[in-house]
Amino acid sequence: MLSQSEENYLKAIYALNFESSSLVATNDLASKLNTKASSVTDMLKKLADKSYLSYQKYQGCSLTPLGLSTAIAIIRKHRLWEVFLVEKLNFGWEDVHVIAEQLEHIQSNALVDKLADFLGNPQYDPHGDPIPNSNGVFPNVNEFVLLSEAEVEKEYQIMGVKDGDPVFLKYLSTINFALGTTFRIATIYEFDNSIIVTINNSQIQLSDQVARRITVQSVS
Amino acid sequence: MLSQSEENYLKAIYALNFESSSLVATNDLASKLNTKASSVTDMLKKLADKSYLSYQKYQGCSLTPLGLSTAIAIIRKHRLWEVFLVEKLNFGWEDVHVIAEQLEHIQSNALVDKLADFLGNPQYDPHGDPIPNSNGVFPNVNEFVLLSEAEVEKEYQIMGVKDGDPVFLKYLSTINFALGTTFRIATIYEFDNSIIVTINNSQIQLSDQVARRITVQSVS
DNA sequence: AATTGAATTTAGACATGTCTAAAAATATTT
DNA sequence: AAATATTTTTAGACATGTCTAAATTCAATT
Repeated sequence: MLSQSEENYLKAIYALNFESSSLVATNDLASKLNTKASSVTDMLKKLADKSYLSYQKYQGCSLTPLGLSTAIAIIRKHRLWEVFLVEKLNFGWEDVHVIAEQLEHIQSNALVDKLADFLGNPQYDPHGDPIPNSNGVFPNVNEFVLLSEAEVEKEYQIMGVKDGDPVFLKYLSTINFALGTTFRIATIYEFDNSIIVTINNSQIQLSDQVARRITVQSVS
Repeated sequence: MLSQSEENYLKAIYALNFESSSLVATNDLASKLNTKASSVTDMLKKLADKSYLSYQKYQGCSLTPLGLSTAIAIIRKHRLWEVFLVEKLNFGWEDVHVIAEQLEHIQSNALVDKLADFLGNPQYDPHGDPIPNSNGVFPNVNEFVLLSEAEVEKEYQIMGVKDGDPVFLKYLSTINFALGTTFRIATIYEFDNSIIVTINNSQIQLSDQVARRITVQSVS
């Protein structure tokens, strides 16, 4: 079982890795945790010994699968308690973080699961952050939307198609529509919902029937 | 602010004092807390320094008013969380103690008060133990009852009289009826509700008019 | 009242998690 | 590429809360 301090390190490493998605630096951890670099070094050694993270001297650290799932479990607890505090106890959303920082260290799997059920298994906390399920899977935060629902003058990226009809896929490739392609919606014709998109300065017209079969994601 | 360990000591001292209502012995604390007597001595010194208890070497300890109110606040939290776990999360009452032992150390006055409101300010926890209010006052568990309502063959203790008429009080003292006196109800005559009580092997007969003016408490 | 026995305290040690100050490794600049 | 600056680690210290073993005090018994 991990101490509160160890759990806080895992959480901080997760958060920093989420931001930069590279190895987490000792100094960054120290400032995040309001502690000193030497303390961080000590703890990294210990957590590496316990297989929660991989750590190379002077190079930084990253979570192992064990460390990752542990960190996610803590985040799940934190966010569920925040929902409880706001929705059931009528706390203001700005007051709950400090209390949830304590509650997230309570050890009981049964408690977390029953709390989630009691709250109706919410997918987001009061700050809008996603709540992973008991298997550590986050809800899909990607705002995938049908191209037919997209808004004019915004940029989108192609994320998928609704079916695998070869004729349809062939058509898409002839107009240079591939997974990951980004484009801009230039015009939407109200009368038949056909749209004109701009890809690399060339314009392509798409019928509503085509647009309904393509999922895209807003690129901000 | 107290550590979890310090809080556990205060709670244990409160519980042991509740049982024996004399000074709490070092060894008793050690076995209650599953620790060693020497550890207890160290902690008692520290808590005495912080004014949570009075402690005389070799004599044992007792809570100061500060220590008492702190202990009661912890008990309040523990019992409120037990209510929450059983009534809201559907835990079995036998599973909640271990979890409540952790939750009782969460620091936030607002949390306790809002939790109590959310639960409808319950007066008893799932084990039937009384829950003190936010001022540390326990609900009245004393089952005070009029002597005229008492049951035959049970033991009672005298807790008060309903009025202060000197003639009546004089009468009570002549029959050795004083505050705190314990006795047994030997007989109840149905026809006029007069009763016969046994005090130290002597029998006394009391009219219903007398019995209606005396409050007693069942002694188990 | 002296001796035995139990309870309690002291002394010294250890693990955890932190710190400061100095040393070592890595990055950056010229 | 050498010098400087930054980051990171090591070494040694400290506070907390615990322990064992020895010493002390209190209680009980003869």
